[in-house]
Amino acid sequence: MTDGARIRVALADDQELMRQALGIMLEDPPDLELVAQAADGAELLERLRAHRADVVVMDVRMPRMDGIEATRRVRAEHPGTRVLVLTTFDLDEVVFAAIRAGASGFLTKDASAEELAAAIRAVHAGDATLAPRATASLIDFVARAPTAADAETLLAALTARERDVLAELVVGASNDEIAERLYLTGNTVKTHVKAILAKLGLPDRVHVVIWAYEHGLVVR
Amino acid sequence: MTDGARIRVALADDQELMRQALGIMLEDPPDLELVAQAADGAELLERLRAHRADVVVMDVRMPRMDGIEATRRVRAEHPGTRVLVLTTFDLDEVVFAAIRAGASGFLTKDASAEELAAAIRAVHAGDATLAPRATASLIDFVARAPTAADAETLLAALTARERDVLAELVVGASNDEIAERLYLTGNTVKTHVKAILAKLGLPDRVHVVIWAYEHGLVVR
DNA sequence: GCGCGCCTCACCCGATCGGGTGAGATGCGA
DNA sequence: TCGCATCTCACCCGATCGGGTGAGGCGCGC
Repeated sequence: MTDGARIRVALADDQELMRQALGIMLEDPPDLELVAQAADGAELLERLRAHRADVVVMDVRMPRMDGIEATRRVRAEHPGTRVLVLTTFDLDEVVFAAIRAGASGFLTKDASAEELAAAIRAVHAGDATLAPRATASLIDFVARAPTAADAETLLAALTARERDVLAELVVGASNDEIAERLYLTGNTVKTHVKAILAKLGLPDRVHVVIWAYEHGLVVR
Repeated sequence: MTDGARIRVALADDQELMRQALGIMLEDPPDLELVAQAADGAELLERLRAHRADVVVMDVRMPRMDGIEATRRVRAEHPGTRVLVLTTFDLDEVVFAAIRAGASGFLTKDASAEELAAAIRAVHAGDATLAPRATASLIDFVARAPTAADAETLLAALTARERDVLAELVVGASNDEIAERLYLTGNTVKTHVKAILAKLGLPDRVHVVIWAYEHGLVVR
């Protein structure tokens, strides 16, 4: 479906039984191929050096090196290898930590063979799969993130030049720096800054920065 | 599984054929009950007043009132009703817009009856389901968001009192305001501020605010 | 007991900032 | 053509800020 070749899968789980169960799950699908197994993160990294994998199915809780750290290392050493994290419970902290470490997917261990295979294929295709509860957390996170749209009404009150100055203010430029960058005199900059503060109803440039971040004007 | 009673589902899609197809998909599962149908957002809102629904399965593209706006209204008028958004393509903008409007889930129209039912159950249970591509977008978004952990090394260099002052700086407090809130003299505050600037290697309080936001110290 | 880090406060100084006021040039639309 | 908004710049003033230096009190560990 993706590129003709079989998807090379590596397993990392400290429980022998779980590895066996996962291995069996991966036997049927003809497009999947189990190329490596490991009982912890350190072992996994070692195995991956000999057997490149497209997707690593990784348990979070493992001795020596846990799944989060292992995910980070895998992503650093093998940028092309995607990581699908497996856990017993889909706790928020673990999900976020795994995502930040570079995981592409997240599945609970009660997933069926079909779900696992589908998740591996999705992750390999550059998509992603998350356990329902984890998905809910992410959605909540995204929904909370503000949009630039919220500030647009106030922003519309500013003139073009004032918006230029605002952009400089937001990155922490002093009046002199703004003057230099926009080819203006310090006096002119001050005029614009004063206008901005008045129009936005803010007391000083510090609050302009806060306002900008709070309203999502800054992307980070 | 959730509360014994059947999950009341409402459908909103302008394509008659699609509504029929979805309706048929919902016939089999014994825990789902189709209580209302609508061809656009406005009609949906009207129907929901008579027939409360637990989950609304909503198309994005509809005449009169699109799915995004309809989602917003539904969430405003019926906070207990969850929205599962359906589209033909899982475009990023639509996903984010829908999430911001309050949608709990996101599915492409090529989903199977089982996937649809599972998604409805997940959404009703307070969880969520996303199309794989959409999930990937969200994960990317979350992964990009910085963590407080990034700043912890620098933050560790600050003394307890300096962290108190830092917290005030970040919300835009002037030295006098900080002094008042922390029961200090202006001179003491200045001492702390100077120490903070020196330790963080920043030129002024404006950059402290920027630094805090960039490192995710502020939650928003 | 002595040193060391922390918290507290003080004074001085120069730089920067924000507020107030005014004004010339330009361009756009009524 | 006559406003009107915008952009530009100027000067003044008081407030605030950041840097430098010093110092007393307190608690903790060596």
